Amino acid sequence: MGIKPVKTLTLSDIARLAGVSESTASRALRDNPVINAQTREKVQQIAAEHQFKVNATARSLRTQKSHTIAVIILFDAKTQQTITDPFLLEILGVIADELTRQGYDMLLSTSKTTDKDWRSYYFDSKRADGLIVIGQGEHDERVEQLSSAGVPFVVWGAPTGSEAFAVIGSDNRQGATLAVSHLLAQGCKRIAFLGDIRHTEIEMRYLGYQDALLAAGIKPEPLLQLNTDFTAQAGYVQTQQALFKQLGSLDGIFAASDAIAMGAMKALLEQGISVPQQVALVGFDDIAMSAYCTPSLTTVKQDTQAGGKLLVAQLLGQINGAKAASQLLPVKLIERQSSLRKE
Amino acid sequence: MGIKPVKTLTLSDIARLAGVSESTASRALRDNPVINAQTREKVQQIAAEHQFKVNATARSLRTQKSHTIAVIILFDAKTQQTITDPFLLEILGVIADELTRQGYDMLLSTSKTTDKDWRSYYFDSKRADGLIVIGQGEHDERVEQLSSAGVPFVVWGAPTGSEAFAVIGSDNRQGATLAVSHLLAQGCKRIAFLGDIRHTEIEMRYLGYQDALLAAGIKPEPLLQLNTDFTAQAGYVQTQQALFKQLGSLDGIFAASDAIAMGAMKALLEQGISVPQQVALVGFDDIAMSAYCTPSLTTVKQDTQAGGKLLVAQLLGQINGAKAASQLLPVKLIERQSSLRKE
DNA sequence: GGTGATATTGCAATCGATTGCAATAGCTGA
DNA sequence: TCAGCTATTGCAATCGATTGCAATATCACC
Repeated sequence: MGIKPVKTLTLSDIARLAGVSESTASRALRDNPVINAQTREKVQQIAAEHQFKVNATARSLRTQKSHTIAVIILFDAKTQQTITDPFLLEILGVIADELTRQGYDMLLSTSKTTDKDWRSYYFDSKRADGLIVIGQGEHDERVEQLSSAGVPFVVWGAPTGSEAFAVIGSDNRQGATLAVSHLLAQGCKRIAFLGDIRHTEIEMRYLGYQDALLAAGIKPEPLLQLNTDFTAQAGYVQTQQALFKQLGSLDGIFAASDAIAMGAMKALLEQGISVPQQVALVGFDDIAMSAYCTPSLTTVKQDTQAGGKLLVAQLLGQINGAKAASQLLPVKLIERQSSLRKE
Repeated sequence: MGIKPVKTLTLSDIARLAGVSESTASRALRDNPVINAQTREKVQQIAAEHQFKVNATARSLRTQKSHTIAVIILFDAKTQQTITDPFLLEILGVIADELTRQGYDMLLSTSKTTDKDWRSYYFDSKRADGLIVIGQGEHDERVEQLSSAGVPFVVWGAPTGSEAFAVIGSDNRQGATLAVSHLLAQGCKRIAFLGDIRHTEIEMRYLGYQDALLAAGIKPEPLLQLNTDFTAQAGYVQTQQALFKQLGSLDGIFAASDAIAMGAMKALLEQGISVPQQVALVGFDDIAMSAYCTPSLTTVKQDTQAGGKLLVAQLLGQINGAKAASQLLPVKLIERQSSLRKE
């Protein structure tokens, strides 16, 4: 409906209107101190009057900086659906805010897009100055590839201390230990673990689960570890099956995410099993909904604010020449009704 | 850690390696039929060998197309937090997938960023070829501004049929009518409405709520409409207050979103009020978690798949010269436990 | 053999902003 | 009055790819 196609003004138009050269106009607009104060103000005023905006493309081409960060959300190969995990979305939001606060644009893409080669697509093509990779399982060959290509990038995942690139993530092992110790303290004897240990982060949570059991003198039973996708549905289905097989013997569940935990809770309640009395339940993430299910969900809170900011800070650091450094974030157990057995 | 800073190759490098001019190389890579087949293949092979990627910035500058769409997520002015509403995130995911499927990049930004002027920032600066605006309340002056500036853009909201730009959205009024009629059919007499009617979409839902009541010969009571933000917390707090004031008289709640509904459910159960027996509850959106709370939530399902795809299709259409056209999407009532009173 | 048509390829301008270096003007001090 | 400085400003190249138009080569047909 554009009856007013308003040909966008260019720097050269502004320069002409102000009666100066393009170079002077450019410097004036960028507050280059070498320019006379009066000239600068005149140029800036004229630019403002005409709503002049620097052409970001031309600037990028000349300066060789896009001032854009690509954020890539990884998926499970099989769960080919769109972003669903509330936790990932939460951290995505924090990153978005932080990037804009730092004056960067954010290019978002789902893993499907760029199946082939992120470096080519985002970096070589100069679409982005750096990459943030979010998602389960950084055992991705594409990440390794980035690493060896000298591209600035950061991964949200499980820092091991030995990786060649920067990984920011929660102390999953410690978090799991907190959760499981808490369940044990509530009197649980047989605790199931719902989560897919092929993802490094979940593997760490499983290790923490084992740590806690061993510390209590309990030998972990491999059969109690059930691979479960990051959805309420998967949690629901797995719990139903687990109940079918081991009804009566389970008295605790540690779910690798809150979504999984909510699915599990549904399955339990549906079978008339009381939570937390018969089976106590703990999740992981502390998504917004966790406080509002019934019973409310005990969970391990990940600090998304700190995480998102750190990812951005670390990446921008690299872009400015700092070297990659991983970091582990502390977590906190949030005790709610799903695990607290009143005495 | 980049020990291998691999200076990226340019088109001119490829041309030299292939022994042709830059123009020929460019045309060969773009499969321009005017180029001899052998030449084309040779150039393409050399480009592939060297992992050459066209510099997107240079191409954009020359072609005057960014092949990028900016997606702007609006916030409530007061709720200055990051994206939280699960529904918005879901539709965002669909848009992301669809854009990449169409070969477009997606620039994501939260409203805070660009508080000033979207047209300037995204369009005049040539960062994006078009805009998608998502969020409650398109009564935003910035939207009006876009409209009069001839920028290709689409809004997710409440199509009224009279707006000057393209709005894609669900049939909120019809959805609400379905929901409330259902509550009435379940025997509810006094139904509260939780939602902020200052948002156009919610206003439509409120109108639908009134429609259903009037159709049943019930006069809507203004006191039963409670402005509520899009969060579980707000739903919880408002419901607590409502209960405090009108305990015993309410027998139904229609919440303007599932998150609100879940908060409301929590408040009800906490007070020992049974759902759906004493108070029946219906939400809106059908987010993933709705099926997994207890009791599971009856809700009005919005077709996010269709919505996202339509937004993209409509926008790309505009970019290619088609004219803006709004569209209303049908919704569906999903009956679950929170409202079904068994006889 | 000559002429016009057709198939390929290359030259050079262009997109819009940035910046190294040169140029000019104005001023100071001897 | 003039060399020497400083403060400003402008010229022109550059970033990398695309494309209108011209140039050349090739071929067919009379």
